[in-house]
Amino acid sequence: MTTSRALYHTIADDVRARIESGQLAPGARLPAEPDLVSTYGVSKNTVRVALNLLVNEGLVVVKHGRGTFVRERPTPITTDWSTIESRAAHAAVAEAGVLDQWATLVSGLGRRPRQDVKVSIVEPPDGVARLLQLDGSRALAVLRHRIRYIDEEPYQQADSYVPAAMARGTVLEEPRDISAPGGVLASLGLVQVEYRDDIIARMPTRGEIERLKLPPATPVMEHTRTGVDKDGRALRVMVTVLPGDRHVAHYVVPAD
Amino acid sequence: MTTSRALYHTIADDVRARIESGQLAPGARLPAEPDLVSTYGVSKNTVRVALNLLVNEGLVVVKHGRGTFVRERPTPITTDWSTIESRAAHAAVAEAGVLDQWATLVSGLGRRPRQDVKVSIVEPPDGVARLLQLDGSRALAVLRHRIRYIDEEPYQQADSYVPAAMARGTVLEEPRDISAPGGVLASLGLVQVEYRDDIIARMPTRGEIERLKLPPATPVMEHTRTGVDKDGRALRVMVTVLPGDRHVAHYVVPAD
DNA sequence: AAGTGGTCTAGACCACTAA
DNA sequence: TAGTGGTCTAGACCACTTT
Repeated sequence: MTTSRALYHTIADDVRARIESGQLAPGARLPAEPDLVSTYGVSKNTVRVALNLLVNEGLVVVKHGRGTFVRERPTPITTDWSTIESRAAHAAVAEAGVLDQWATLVSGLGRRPRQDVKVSIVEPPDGVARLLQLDGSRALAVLRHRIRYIDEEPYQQADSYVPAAMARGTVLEEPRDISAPGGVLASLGLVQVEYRDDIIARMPTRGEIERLKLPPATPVMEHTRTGVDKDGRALRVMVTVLPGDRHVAHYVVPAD
Repeated sequence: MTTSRALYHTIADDVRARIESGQLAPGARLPAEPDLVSTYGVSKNTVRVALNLLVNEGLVVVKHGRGTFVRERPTPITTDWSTIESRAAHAAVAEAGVLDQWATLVSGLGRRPRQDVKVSIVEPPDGVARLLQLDGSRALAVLRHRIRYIDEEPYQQADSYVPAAMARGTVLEEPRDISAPGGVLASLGLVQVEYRDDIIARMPTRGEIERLKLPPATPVMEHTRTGVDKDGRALRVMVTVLPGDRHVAHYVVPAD
């Protein structure tokens, strides 16, 4: 049917068209609510419902007391997951005598890295326990929870889990920046020969929205990397939560 | 501060807690709007604002005339992108004399695959043109646009682009199900030796919401695979849009 | 102080679904 | 028909930002 749609749909369509055509460029301020009220001859609530639609499509952001703006897209950063934790990369980092592969990478780009690290012993969530092949429902893991910042802007959250039995008495239990756990594990004779990565897209939890300062309608990529040894035993699981508007996950795959 | 938050936040928090605790299980119906109005002693609008929050967090879905329900999560399907288009897989498909790798895979799971294919000659979008190294702003590509269904439910959208010059006069220009373009290209002496994959998470466009029948607050993974030959020349780009609630992208990566 | 968005009400009327 | 959600109004008052 071409019966006229709801008023707020009409308004939203109208504004959306102006955004997509570029007439309202990223960063531009939309007409104020009272303006929209008078241009469309509707009540304030109706205008707000329309704007709410656009907010939840990720097209605009509202700033209390300042106005409603066309959302700006940050330049995303690409991570090559097929080489980022290669032995070559580990070796290079070790040789440079630095502490963390990620921090080194970011510094190299002329940006300022920082990470908050919290270490705890936990019962891992179901999915992680399954990947670590921890059967006992009470089997424990060392969780290294990190929030990473670039130029003081929250950038990603990375949680690495290592079975408690493996980590006992190592630097993995210390709450400070360390080289990738893979390197530490290797020094214990636990060598990862393969990574198994799972990637999903989902809406963030409320905690993630807060910790990563996510704008509304920003989905996240959840990247789960399981490192296994030559016998297929899982040594470690790393769950990285990447804000969708700032990240590209890259893989190079041989075609045969 | 513990200053009391907005009423609708209180209501949303309350209902959210009941969902996360499992007291309201997936599929369960929430109290009707008039019920919430009386339990919380607020106006209908306020209740609706609260529910709207939960809808946009992806926690509940509203069905007009029927009620508001805790959202159910479909069992996701895992795709191993590090082997799905291997030469071995291509060979197996060719030997079986079937038409499409994806359809074969799905049939093997006892599900019913279907795909709508539309072929056209287009100026590829900027990102794709860049990946295909098509400098001329008017360089054309053959676009094979497919919507794939499993058991008649929309499942993913896959757009493959091949430079028009390469596809001229081949089955790639025909609007029907064919073996993966890689196989066809190979028969022309264009051999992909490497895939370069980029993955992002984003909110769907309105077209995608419609074509893939996406529930509100469902993000998508956009998976872009570029196939290159031994000289690093891009032969083909495939952009797959995967609803976030139904897909897991999987990669196996050697650790050295 | 002026301008912007945020919260809330009370009520009217419409549209869809199920019994 | 009864019950559910959907759209819309007119107006009050609050909170944040800028000048």
